[in-house]
Amino acid sequence: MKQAANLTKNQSLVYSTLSDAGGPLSAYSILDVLRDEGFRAPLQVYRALEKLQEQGLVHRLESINAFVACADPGCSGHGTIAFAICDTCGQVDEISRTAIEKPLRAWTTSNEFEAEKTAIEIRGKCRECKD
Amino acid sequence: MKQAANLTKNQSLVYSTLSDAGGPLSAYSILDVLRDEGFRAPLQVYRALEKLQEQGLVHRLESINAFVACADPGCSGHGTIAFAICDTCGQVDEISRTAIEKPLRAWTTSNEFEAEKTAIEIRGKCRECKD
DNA sequence: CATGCAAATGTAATAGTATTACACTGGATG
DNA sequence: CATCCAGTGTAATACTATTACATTTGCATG
Ligand SMILES: [Zn+2]
Ligand SMILES: [Zn+2]
Ligand SMILES: [Zn+2]
Ligand SMILES: [Zn+2]
Repeated sequence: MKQAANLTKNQSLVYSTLSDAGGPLSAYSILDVLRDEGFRAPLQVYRALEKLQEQGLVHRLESINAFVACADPGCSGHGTIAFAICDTCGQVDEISRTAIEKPLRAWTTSNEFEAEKTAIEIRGKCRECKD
Repeated sequence: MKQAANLTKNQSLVYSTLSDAGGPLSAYSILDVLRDEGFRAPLQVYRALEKLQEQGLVHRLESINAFVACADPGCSGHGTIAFAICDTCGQVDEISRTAIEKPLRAWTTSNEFEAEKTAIEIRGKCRECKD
């Protein structure tokens, strides 16, 4: 669990929930977990998630509408991140390789595209779940 | 517009709508366009989209919950596809480069991950819209 | 032609995800 | 104190997708 300093109460609660889960959760799943702590509305979760994403503590998995705590202590350092998502057990691996970013940047550069956010998500079955 | 043979009535209507749009549309936008043609329920759109995706005529853009007609006549040939999506004007470019797929396959191979579907989506501003 | 099956369709209801709008709090700053 | 600003609480609404069930269509087969 990365440095969770400078987080507000709600942000801490959401981040802890995601860290403890050890895998991706939907915003509404987080809400359900935090009802005991006084959460009542989805917006409380979405607002916290937004800040956590800005700080690189949490990533959004676009293809499954879920959020996951960053697994990499130095994540804010690396640029483009890829995720391997197991559709069977839900486990997520964070892949950080320069080799992935390079060909994409080659394209954006030569096409003068100003990239702001890149999502790379591999869906399938992990080693445990295939067979 | 690729060979649209073997398509049922609804599939043809959805595919034509996407092709004519020249850019991504949400399922409900497609539904609105096709109400005149007799469409009444979202499921009619989703069912057609599913078949069109299977045939490689249409791609789903995960990060914006939208669908786009394939721009590449030989798309079924290429494997992993990347998309550059302009958040300002909505234009989508389909990027097909072996160099992108290679490092990802290197990871999946060495981690024994059985990839089924990969989404690569670059969000930002296109040449026209930046500045 | 008649029968039977599989794919496609029509429709309603529901589930799941995300945002807008407005009111309020508390602390920092001058 | 007056002001500002980030964060919060709450309700209502909008947007996206699926489940369930009834019906129709196209086509292969006897
Ligand atoms: Zn990370
Ligand atoms: Zn698994
Ligand atoms: Zn394509
Ligand atoms: Zn643009």
